[in-house]
Amino acid sequence: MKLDPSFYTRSNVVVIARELLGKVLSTKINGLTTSGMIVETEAYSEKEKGCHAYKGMTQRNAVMYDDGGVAYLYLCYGIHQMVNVVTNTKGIADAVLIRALEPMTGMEVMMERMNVSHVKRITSGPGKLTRALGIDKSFNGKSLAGKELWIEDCGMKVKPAEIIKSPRIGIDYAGDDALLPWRFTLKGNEWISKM
DNA sequence: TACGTGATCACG
DNA sequence: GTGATCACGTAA
Repeated sequence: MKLDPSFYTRSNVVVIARELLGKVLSTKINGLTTSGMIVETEAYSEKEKGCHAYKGMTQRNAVMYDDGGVAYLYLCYGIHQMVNVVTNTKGIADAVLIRALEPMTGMEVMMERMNVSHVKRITSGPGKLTRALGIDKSFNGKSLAGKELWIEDCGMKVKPAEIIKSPRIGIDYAGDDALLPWRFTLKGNEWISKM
């Protein structure tokens, strides 16, 4: 079942980042369906220095100010597409970065997109999972309850004891805010990034 | 540990 | 216009 818009428009982005663990991100592109369970997320709030919207709206981050429930795409290092889940209500720029998936559907399609002949670690990082699922900047601002891109609850129950929180990756420039424990991973999962 | 890669942003 | 920077991935 696709997540209801009310899941995304809540005000606490950290709670939403935690609750996205165990949910399933899917795409259907040219008739090809690929999906994976979310096993790693990071929360970003406009009030802290790690966030792209910390200094206000720009052309790039404008969709972060939309109502929760749309995708925010961002190209990093000229190569890697990153996908974020926009949260909170219109005018407030909070988002959750999806950092890793455990593959579920469309293994062959994902392997071909990654140009590998094995399933191992094809979605274990924010840049890799977008490539495996075929997500690029054309999805910027698109609904997460759409026909080409969506997140659903497949009934996977995640217990609090299975969730690890840690500082976010790669945001040293954020100073003290880099220490916030806003990264969430599933304990013991083989698909989280940087293993 | 090093560096490719190109959009983006904050300057003028 | 221009230069520094960057929510990574891979090779070594």
